[in-house]
Amino acid sequence: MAATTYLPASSAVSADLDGSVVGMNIVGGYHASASPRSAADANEMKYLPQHHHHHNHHMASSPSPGGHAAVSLSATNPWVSLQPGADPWAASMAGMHHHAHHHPHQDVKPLAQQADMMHHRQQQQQGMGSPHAWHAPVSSAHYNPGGAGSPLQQYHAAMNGMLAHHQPPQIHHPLHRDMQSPHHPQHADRDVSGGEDETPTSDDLEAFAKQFKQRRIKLGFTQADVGLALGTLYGNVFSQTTICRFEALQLSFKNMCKLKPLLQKWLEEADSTTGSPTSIDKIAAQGRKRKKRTSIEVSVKGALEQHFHKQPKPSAQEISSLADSLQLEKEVVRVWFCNRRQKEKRMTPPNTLGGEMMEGMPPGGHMHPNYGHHPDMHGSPMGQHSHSHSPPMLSPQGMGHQLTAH
DNA sequence: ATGCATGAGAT
DNA sequence: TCTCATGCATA
Repeated sequence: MAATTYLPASSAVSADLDGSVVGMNIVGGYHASASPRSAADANEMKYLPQHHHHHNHHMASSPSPGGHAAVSLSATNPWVSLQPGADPWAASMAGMHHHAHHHPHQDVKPLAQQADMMHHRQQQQQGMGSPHAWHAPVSSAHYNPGGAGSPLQQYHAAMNGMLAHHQPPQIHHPLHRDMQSPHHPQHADRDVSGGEDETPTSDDLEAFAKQFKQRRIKLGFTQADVGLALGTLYGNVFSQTTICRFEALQLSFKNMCKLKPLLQKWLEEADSTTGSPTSIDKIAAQGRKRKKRTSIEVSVKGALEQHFHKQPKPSAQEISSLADSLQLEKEVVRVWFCNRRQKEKRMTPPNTLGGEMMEGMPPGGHMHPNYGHHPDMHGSPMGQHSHSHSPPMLSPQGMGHQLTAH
């Protein structure tokens, strides 16, 4: 069985706010009963075709100013262990040359509330000018004196039925620059007076990501919290995954640029006004049934990798054959290759493995992350525009890395 | 933190 | 059909 079962969208979202398995998230004194947003309501409607319902719009839940409770969840995060000082990039970039390419086009598809009235129409290309229906900033600063507890927890508490509201101002996207250009700098002026609205460099992004993570943790927010908060603040909801990838710099340059202002603003809010209404909105899978993650056996993976090295982009028929050989669905195989290619692009290239491809490899020796640079070399994730040299931002991940026997 | 999956958009 | 962005589910 290739495990093609379909999940009912999982009904029980455990209170896994933290999500990190890297360690135990249990506080000594009081048990971390941080089961904030129980996305119960959303989960109920598993897979209903186009069942667009009311997208709840609640605004409330003020983060605890004093940073009192809340901390129960992330305060114990092992992340705090990984502190600045180890710059993975620097090391990686040291021996690598960047390959500036033009990435064709990417897009940003925020998980905005594609309400019944609008069908999200994302504009790709850099010529973006049409605003999605961004939500109005629900900035109603009510200060929360008592310090209810965790930053976001009872978001359900104050959900109003204000469904039909307008969306007035369109937030400007600070990034419509031609970052597609293979070369030539585009930011002749970096006005450091107040805030960098210009396109940041990978260096900036790296620094920001690092700081962001640190502050986030100090404030007692989890990655998931931030993602939800962003949704409330800008109308763009992001998942823990995305926030995680942002912090890890595993997104494309363009994407990083898009998220940065949002995260930056959130940080300001969370840090300054300890009473910003960080509410949440979650509009997750409401009408799509998601296939369960197919667990591909290690042996099969090995085979796939071998093929990948021979042909990163197998034809439909190749895929079919492969799928047949491995006894996997064609789709699974196809997706695997797609994901593999993506990984090659942003993540530090997976060690060339597969079986017998490299026989000259010493037992204890390993190659550098970006060891394998194939001729194909599509556009690098971040189209580095450079004025001096732009280091491709590849996943640092030089952190502790969980040792959960992966 | 990451593997597999979905989807819009470009080709 | 691939790419790219993003996320659910999971290790």
